[in-house]
Amino acid sequence: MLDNRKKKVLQAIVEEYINTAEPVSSNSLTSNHGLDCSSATIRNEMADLEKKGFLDKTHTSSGRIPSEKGYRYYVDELLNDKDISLEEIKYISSKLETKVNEIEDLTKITANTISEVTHYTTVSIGPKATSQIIEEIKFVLLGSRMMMAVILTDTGLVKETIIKFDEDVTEKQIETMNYMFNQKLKKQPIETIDRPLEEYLYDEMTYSVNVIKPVIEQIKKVLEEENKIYLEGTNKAFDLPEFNSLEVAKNFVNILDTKELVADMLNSGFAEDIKVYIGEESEKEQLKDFSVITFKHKVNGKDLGTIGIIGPKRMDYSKVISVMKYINQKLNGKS
Amino acid sequence: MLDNRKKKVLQAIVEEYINTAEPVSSNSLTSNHGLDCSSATIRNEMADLEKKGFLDKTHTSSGRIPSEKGYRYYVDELLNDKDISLEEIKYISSKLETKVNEIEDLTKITANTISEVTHYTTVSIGPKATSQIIEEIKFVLLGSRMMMAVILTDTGLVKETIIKFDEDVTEKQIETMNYMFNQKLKKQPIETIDRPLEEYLYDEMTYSVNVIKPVIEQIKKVLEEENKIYLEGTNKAFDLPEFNSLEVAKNFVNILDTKELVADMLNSGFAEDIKVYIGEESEKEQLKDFSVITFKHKVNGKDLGTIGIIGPKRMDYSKVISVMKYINQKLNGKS
DNA sequence: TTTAGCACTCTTTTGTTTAGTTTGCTAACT
DNA sequence: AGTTAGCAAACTAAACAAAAGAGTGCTAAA
Repeated sequence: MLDNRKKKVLQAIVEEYINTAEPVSSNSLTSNHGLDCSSATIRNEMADLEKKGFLDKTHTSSGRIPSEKGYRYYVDELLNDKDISLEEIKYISSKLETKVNEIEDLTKITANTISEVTHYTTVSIGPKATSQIIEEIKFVLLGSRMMMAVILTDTGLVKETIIKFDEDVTEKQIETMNYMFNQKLKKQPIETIDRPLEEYLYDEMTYSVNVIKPVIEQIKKVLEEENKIYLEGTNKAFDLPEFNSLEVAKNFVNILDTKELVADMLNSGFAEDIKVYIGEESEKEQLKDFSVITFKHKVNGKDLGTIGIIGPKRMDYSKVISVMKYINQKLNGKS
Repeated sequence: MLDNRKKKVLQAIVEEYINTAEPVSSNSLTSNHGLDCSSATIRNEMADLEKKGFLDKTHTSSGRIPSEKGYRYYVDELLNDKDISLEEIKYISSKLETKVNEIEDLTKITANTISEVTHYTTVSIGPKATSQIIEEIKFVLLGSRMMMAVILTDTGLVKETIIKFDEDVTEKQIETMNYMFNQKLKKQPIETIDRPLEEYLYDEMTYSVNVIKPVIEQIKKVLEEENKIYLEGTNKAFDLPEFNSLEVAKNFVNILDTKELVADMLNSGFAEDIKVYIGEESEKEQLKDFSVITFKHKVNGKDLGTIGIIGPKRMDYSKVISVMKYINQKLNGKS
């Protein structure tokens, strides 16, 4: 579709623009970038690339900036893996070796690591419980009208929730419930808790619906509820030149504040481990001037959560993707 | 110290500036505010108030803005309780009636309510566990090398933490530990877990230090660790005119990103329920252009966490404090 | 003690000029 | 046919100037 030189020109423009945030002139491309021709030739090529939709102008006599189509082509066809410096490798390794007790913390740490290395803001969310299998449920009575339910899933995710009762509950009752719930739910996918099962539990444990009902409700609630979203490096974005525009800065803060927006993207079903959304590709009005790269965080095939990097469309795709790939390797022991 | 008219003038200027964010001119005060004199007289008063340090000028021929001393005098001496509208009362009531299972959620909801009603950003933090008494500890074995410890304090705060072991652990061992820990820690302030106690536990449970040690460590850690800080309404701040300055916006984002800064203020020991820090009063460089109002969130004398409102020095102190007082009343049933 | 009046200060807005880029096009060149 | 030098035209950005407007401080009179 594009001949070799056009590719080179496009690549040079994208990379130059990513570095400088300034429209790229035909002149600036002659000096380096291995384009062995004059600025006039490049101008011709640029005019062509613009006609084909890969480049935009900010005004009639400005340099060119990549269009979304341009970025997309760059990401799909022109991306080179970027080397990760020794320092960065050391930093990443030490961070990933942090001992954690909860899976969610691992995702958080990874998100923080990516943010530190790439200097972009990251958004992370733990694995959704509903895609998992219940390994074990334990009930713990706390005082006389409160209980904690602890649920362990097969991926090692632990969810706990406090349940309050309107009447006193005995240790004995808790034990019976514990036994029944485990009988029915152990090794079952979480979706199992459906209407018939509920009725079964009501029937079997005749002593009090007042006790069983809140338990079922609360367990379902905690397993279905959206995970918390964690932000890392919010302030890093403000060092970027695009954030000199108040408009942009405001939008950004708004995006991060309305977590549903981001959660939506992180949760959206897709096959790839790493997925790039450039500007309007996200199909979210608020994100039209930003790019998002999502990263499914897995160890040995097990979903551990999703991390999103959010930055300007002029994001250093190469760097971000290289770091993600490196972390992926690290986590999965193929070093 | 200030005669009656000076007080009136100062109050008018503070309130006008809070409303408009524009320097207040002598002329604008003649029309309303019940100052029954000419602009020239007001000019004289303003010059006097400036000499006394209550007012500032942005330049020689501009109107006046309150100095920090001016705000402080206003807050200490001139504050009137503001009426809370019926709508607001309804809103607050409905929010506060939300049923929650965990105390921390209550603080979060209250913080969110304050943010919604006042249109300022709030920062909240749950009660620190170390000021409390352990009511009960329960251990739950999860799998064979993982356990969850659930700690209930006398204020109803529940803390839970996952503990991993390097060797297999039996239900029997967990039970023994559970018994021992409760023997020694029940009804004790959390500070009790000290060196001698640790040694005692090691001695009594001879089977394996590998098991007991991580338990003690993790329990201490979770009880001592800083609570999570929750932000509400970050984006609200960006509607304020002072946030048209990029400098200010950046600082603000930085403040919210470095949570220690805010946590520090929320945790700082002070007697009052409501405390106002105006600009440099906070003694934090980064906060010198902002005001913070902290609110100790209590029900029946029990500490439930602290909420901080952060906004420009030109904050609507009257509104914020009125809302806090109203919520305090509501929560403590003196309606 | 208060106030009207006025000169003076300073900001804000608007317009103008100037200098500097960069493009697009034409015509020449390889 | 592809490439390039050269140049006019388009446009931005910065600097400067002028004008308008708002507010004060001071003086002198009420």
